[in-house]
Amino acid sequence: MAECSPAGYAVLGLIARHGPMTPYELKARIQDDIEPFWPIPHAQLYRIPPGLAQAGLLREEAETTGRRRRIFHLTDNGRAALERWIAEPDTGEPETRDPAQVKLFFADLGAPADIVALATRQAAQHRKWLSHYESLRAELEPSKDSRQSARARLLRLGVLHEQAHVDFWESLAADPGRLDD
Amino acid sequence: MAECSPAGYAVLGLIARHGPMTPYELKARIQDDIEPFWPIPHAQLYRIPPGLAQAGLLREEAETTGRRRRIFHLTDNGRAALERWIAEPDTGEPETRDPAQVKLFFADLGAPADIVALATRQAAQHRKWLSHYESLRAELEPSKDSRQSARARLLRLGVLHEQAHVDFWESLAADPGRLDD
DNA sequence: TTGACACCATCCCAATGAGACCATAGCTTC
DNA sequence: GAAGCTATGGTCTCATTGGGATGGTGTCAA
Repeated sequence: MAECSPAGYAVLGLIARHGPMTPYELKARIQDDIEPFWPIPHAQLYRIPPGLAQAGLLREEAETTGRRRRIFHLTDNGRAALERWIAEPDTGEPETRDPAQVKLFFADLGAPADIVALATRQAAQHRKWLSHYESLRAELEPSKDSRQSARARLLRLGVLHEQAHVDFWESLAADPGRLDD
Repeated sequence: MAECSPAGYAVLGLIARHGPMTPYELKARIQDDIEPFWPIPHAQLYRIPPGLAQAGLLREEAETTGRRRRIFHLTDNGRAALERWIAEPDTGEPETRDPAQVKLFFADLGAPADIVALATRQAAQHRKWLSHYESLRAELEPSKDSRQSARARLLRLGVLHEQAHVDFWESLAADPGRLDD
């Protein structure tokens, strides 16, 4: 039933949206758009598309001359699989890996001042991401273009997410003893 | 400089806090406490402690009789490494993998109704986590115990995080066209 | 023409994820 | 007290992954 991983569908989706692409182009697009909620190491982008081609969801067209890039096209099967996946509201559980939270969890085993230092650093870090998302959002033209609206929605979530973290770490830095709301 | 991964420090930290442990006990503790911000598959807990023992941060004491469990103790080196790590405010970047966000990003390639279905499902899911964290938090005795306060802080962040997601997905379910705040 | 650099792709190997599998202990039931 | 069940505890395997190292190709400027 699960025809491929979210990473696979991300590849299908990018090609569906922007047309045939090489792994290298995929890399650039993913870094911009998808990284924040589904990181994909670059080497995977030379493994996933051939796999999807095997499965008949993409078609590979290799240049024979010069640089011999491998360009991947969406097939009808690929588009169908992508649409089936989008229509399925059940998804896997989200996963988070945040070294700062691990550290905070064990902070009582260290010096009390360590918490303030950690929280200050984290607050700054998340504020940076927050303003990054906000400026990306500001750049977005307020068109009714449905492609733009996908990005806009995710940016809104990114802002909410970073805002929550900024609030948390800032309040922790300001008053490390406090535990209530 | 980086003596081991956050997973390694989580193992050191749990043993520092609760005393010598077998991999099996580690598994139980991690599922309860650490899973939400740093998942560790169970097989890793039979690989990481021996590795730390190699590095001199743990000491292994194998039962010779019956069940022959492997009990790992913290060494002085281990405690020192743990404290150094806690005192270091720089951490790696957090990573998120959320299939629902990938799906939402490509939702414009499917039917408009798919968004509502996805958002409704996600809102319910995150509301579940939210109330889970809130009830765990309610159970916590309001002691000044520093061990409890570590848990309390992380639960507060969990609540904020889930709240942000609930807000996002609920507003999306209610009005999929809206893009502003 | 010769660097220098950005572009593009592949390789490799250790680490990982996930699940199947195995073994022991203690409890129940007869 | 034997047989069987279930919870406990641990190990193995194998495909997949992460991510750094490497090695080509086109292009532009000096």
